[in-house]
Amino acid sequence: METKKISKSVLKRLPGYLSYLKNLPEDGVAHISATALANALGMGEVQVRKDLAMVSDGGRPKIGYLREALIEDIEQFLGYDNVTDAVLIGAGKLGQALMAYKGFDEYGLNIMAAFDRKPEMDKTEEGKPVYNIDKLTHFCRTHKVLMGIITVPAEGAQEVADLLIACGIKAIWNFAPTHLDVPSNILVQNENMATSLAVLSVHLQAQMKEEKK
Amino acid sequence: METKKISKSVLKRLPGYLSYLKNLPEDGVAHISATALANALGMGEVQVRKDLAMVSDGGRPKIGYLREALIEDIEQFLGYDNVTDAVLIGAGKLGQALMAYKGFDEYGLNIMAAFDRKPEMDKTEEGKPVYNIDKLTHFCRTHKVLMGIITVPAEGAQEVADLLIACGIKAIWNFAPTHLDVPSNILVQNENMATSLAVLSVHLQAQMKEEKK
DNA sequence: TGTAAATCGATATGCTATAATCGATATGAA
DNA sequence: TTCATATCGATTATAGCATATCGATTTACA
Repeated sequence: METKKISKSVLKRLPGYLSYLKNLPEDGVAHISATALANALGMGEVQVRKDLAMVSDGGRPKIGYLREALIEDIEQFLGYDNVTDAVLIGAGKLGQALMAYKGFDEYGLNIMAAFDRKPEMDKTEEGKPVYNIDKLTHFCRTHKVLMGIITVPAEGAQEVADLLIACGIKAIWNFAPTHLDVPSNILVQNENMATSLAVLSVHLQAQMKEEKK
Repeated sequence: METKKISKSVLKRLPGYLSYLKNLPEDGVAHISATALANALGMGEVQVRKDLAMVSDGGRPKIGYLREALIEDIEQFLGYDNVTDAVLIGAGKLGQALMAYKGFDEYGLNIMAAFDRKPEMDKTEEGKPVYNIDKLTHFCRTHKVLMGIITVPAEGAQEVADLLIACGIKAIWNFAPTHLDVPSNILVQNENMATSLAVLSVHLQAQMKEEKK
């Protein structure tokens, strides 16, 4: 098996390494050690090494990893080397912000078009088309889209999810702050800001109490 | 310590319960059992019960929890009952989307103002002020702001973080896809879309392979 | 009033992730 | 050529978390 089962936690750390590696000066050193990576990102040295071992085998003692090869390995593992097409539903502020974000190219993500119940425009500022929601099914089927991005209010999210699944979508990136009920073969990745806020809020509370003492 | 140590995983699940409870019809049943919650959210029954036991003690056999009391307990635990002031740096598309999001009130978060290197407007559409970045220090000090939200491009993020910390900020919500180096008493919560994308991308890859067989 | 059903809380088990340790290997300097 | 050092990879240990099981409690219904 080429792909040993990889844990989700490892998976989530890989983009961090990748981003750091890519931002290293081109003309700098060609090699980088797991130790150096760990220090730069403030992580445990062993963990970094173990993570890298999952996706690459180019590590050499005393030298480290060849930077370019490592980048390539991670990108290939993450599937960033071939493009994934996606549709976005909900052309509100958040939806537009995502459409406008140029960084997604790097991750092999191509948001082909946006859909909305009441489109306020024909095209986004970037020139991507905005269609009425009733065009969604036809569009997904003809373009064989596999990923849907939900940026509608919580009330409409489940409905949109059902629609997407009916269109053959396999993965959903959900920005609506609500739980989605889906079949087990569909992956829902929740980008729930509420969870992050909870962590921050509790930390601040603890901090305040600490200071009072 | 004041409260029993709570794990981050539990913390991240609490907003889910809260949101579900709040969206329950007002005139519906006044009580809800941990079992019912678990089924609705597709989670383990025991886990839900354990989580709820951390923040509340109103569970009664055969009846469950009193809905309103439970909501109150969770909100209090998460600190949503008293407002946290925050500043946002980077008034681009994403920044504006966050400023426009009305849901934050529910979480006790109040984004007081936005700051930008080159403000393109005096006020956001919602009437919140947008200042030049050099006003940041004075603003944070006078208003005793504790939270900063970073929505600038990756290149400028570290600089902004340093600035925020110098102003007395204790928690940072980082939307820039980069690692921030901060003192240990400062909490950085990364809202990194790249990690979510990685999970989705790998899932899709696996799915494709599966289908080929 | 008594019994059955349902739910809670606590304890115990298993699993996964993280951290620590140890040996192996390649490089560079003596 | 040899030895010291830095780094990798593997193995083992620890800890945290999720899941399963059990008894206790309370309500509903006969």
